[in-house]
Amino acid sequence: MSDLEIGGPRSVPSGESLRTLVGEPPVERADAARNRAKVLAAAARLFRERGVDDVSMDAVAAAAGVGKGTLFRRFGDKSGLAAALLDERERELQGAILSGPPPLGPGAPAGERLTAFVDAYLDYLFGHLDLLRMSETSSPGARYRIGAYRFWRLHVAILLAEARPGCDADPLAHALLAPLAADHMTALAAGYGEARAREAVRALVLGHGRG
Amino acid sequence: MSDLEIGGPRSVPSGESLRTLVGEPPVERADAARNRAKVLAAAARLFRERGVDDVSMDAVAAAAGVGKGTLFRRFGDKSGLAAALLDERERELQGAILSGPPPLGPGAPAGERLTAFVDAYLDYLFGHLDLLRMSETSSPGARYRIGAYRFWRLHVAILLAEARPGCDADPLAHALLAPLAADHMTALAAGYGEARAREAVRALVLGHGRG
DNA sequence: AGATGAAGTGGACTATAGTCCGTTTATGTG
DNA sequence: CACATAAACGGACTATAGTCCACTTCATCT
Repeated sequence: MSDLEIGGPRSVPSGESLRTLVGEPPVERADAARNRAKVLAAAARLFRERGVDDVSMDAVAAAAGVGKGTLFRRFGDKSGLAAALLDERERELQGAILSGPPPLGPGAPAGERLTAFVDAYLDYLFGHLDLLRMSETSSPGARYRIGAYRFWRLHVAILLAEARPGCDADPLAHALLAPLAADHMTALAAGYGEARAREAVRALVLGHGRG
Repeated sequence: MSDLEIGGPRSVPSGESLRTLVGEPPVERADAARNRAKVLAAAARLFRERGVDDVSMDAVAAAAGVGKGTLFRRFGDKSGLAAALLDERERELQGAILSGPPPLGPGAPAGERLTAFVDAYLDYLFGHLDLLRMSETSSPGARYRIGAYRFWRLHVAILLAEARPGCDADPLAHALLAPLAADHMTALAAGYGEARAREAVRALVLGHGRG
């Protein structure tokens, strides 16, 4: 995956590689990669030690030995940092959905896959509640802008279209995901305990898993 | 409703009136009432003129001719101020639910009342989207702490218990209200337009209005 | 009316998110 | 290797939410 030029001299400004011409994102510079790793490590440690809400961005920058500007340039804002930390676990779940065993993965009827997804998602959610809350609620609408959200929505929309032909699957998927918001599940679990909270959401979704 | 003492001398510290002994909240002092009115008027004007997000609390305090401390003492935070401004319209809807004509008010079957509620609530929501967003999203979990939210939840829970005997109505009501969050409806309407957004939420709730 | 203390007031102060921009550094070129 | 350029850096700076507390005002009691 090297950056070799092909053919003779080309009429491009010096410094522009084939990669940029082909539309690929530029490779991350070495110092940038190093700093990203330092920040993620420091953030993970601080969040674990002190709790997500009690760690300021200044503290993360200081602990990572990095300037504040760097921190924000790379992760956008606090919710972006949280989202970056969640990335790995997210990919795991996404992998299981795309190519794992049924009923979460392909092969089972849409209705069953839907409840399997909700169960798996709630496992993920309750395993990382603090980070998820941070990534979803730091700014209005943040939840819907995260890349992972699009994935969940698309998955649910596809299943809905299969389970209930003729329904308006895309916005319905959006609406079905609403109760899975970290903030909502936090309140629900605080009020009724995790078990009843899970069951309520399951019941809600179940109503739409069958015809 | 005066504050006359009954009977002879009583062994209470001076300054403690019958009202406080009876557990009623103390009456608001005249200057406090004056300032509350000034703040609400100034906030309503500024929010209307400049948009909710572009008005700082300092600006509200200055426009109201009131100190910052007063502003926060009275309304808690920005979301509290927004909630106070919504109060009147909320009461209207609450009144219609409690004693208005069916199907929103009492008299219709629970399922019909449920969809009537969703429709009416969405009217209210889209009529005050900015304020509602502010009151719900300024801090995590804010939505669930607002007094009005408890009302909506209780109403929905009662209807659910009637429409689907045996279901775990309280947490289910919570979950059914999740898609009605201002932040969620904003995203939904931005993506698909208000009409489809409304229809999707209606469809979701409808699935639980019948047995 | 005068005294009294609880309630209310206002603005200086703190904490923190996020921006800006002059400086530094990595990378590819000749 | 020396150079040019774009990317990355970092910390001073701004904006804003929310706290704190010394001082003032109101309502009530005598």
